[in-house]
Amino acid sequence: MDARTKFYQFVERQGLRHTGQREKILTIVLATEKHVSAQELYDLVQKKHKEIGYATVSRTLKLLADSGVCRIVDFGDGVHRYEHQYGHGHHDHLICTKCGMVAEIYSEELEEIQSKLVKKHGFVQTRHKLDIFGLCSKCKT
Amino acid sequence: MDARTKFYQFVERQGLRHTGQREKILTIVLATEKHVSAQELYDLVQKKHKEIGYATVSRTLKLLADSGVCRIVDFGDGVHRYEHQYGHGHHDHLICTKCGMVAEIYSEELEEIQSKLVKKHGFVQTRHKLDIFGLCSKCKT
DNA sequence: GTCAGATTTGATAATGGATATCATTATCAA
DNA sequence: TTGATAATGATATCCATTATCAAATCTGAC
Repeated sequence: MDARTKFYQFVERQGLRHTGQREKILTIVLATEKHVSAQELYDLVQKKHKEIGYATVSRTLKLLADSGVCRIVDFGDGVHRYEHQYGHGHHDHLICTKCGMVAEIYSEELEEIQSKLVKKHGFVQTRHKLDIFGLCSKCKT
Repeated sequence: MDARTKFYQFVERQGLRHTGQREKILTIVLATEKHVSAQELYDLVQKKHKEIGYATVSRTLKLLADSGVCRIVDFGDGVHRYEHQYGHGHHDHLICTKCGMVAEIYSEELEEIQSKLVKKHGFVQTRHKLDIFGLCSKCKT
């Protein structure tokens, strides 16, 4: 299912409404191939749609996360970042603590081991988040 | 090396000072076998030492994290939690999103795969953080 | 032990991101 | 078209963390 469909199905199921702002924000989110904070997204939105306020951007991001179109990325610096899940599936992050570069990583093996661990503890997994911090190849010397 | 030694070696190396407040806070942190926020720790400290202020607790936690005695646990709810690393080594977290229960998990296999992934990307790893969210055995029904 | 200089402390203010408020506007089923 | 209700945008509020600064404390030198 494509992102737009998924979002509006969610919106409808919740008894919410289809609005111009949500449409415009969703379009920009889907066109952005990196994680953005509410402030960063607001700046992007402002370039095209001066009339859309910060609160709406922030609320829409939350809605996108709730609908599963975006997921929240949190590197522990007090800022929530969001990234959409289309064109690239689940992945974890490798973050350079010097230059801030972020690489996406994925390993089937890793996912499997995690699943096993979770089952062993009697949990039902809904989501997980692995962030590895270090120095990238450029910064490590 | 024990936690106290590690902390004071760090403090000394940084040209900082050994103070009564740091000593008292460190003692309480080491006696607490779970992760605490600055506020929670402040409450604990207040029970024994009414004269120690919030700012000092907060600053000392940061120092403990910098020294490697504690590590920061951040579940993305905007609160920094800290846990000391003594008596139990590195571990990840399994968090129940319903009741808030937190289980510590560890897998050698998982750690190894992570190391391999990091190397493949040319990174040098300093730390990592894996949080798995889901429902615990009591809440999943 | 005392002193000088530097750090730490504690109370509180400032900061900053997220969320709440509320009057106005927009949506949508009937 | 309309009435009920959700959404918006500007701004206020919240809350954890961090900064500020005068007073207290620590530490090495004498």
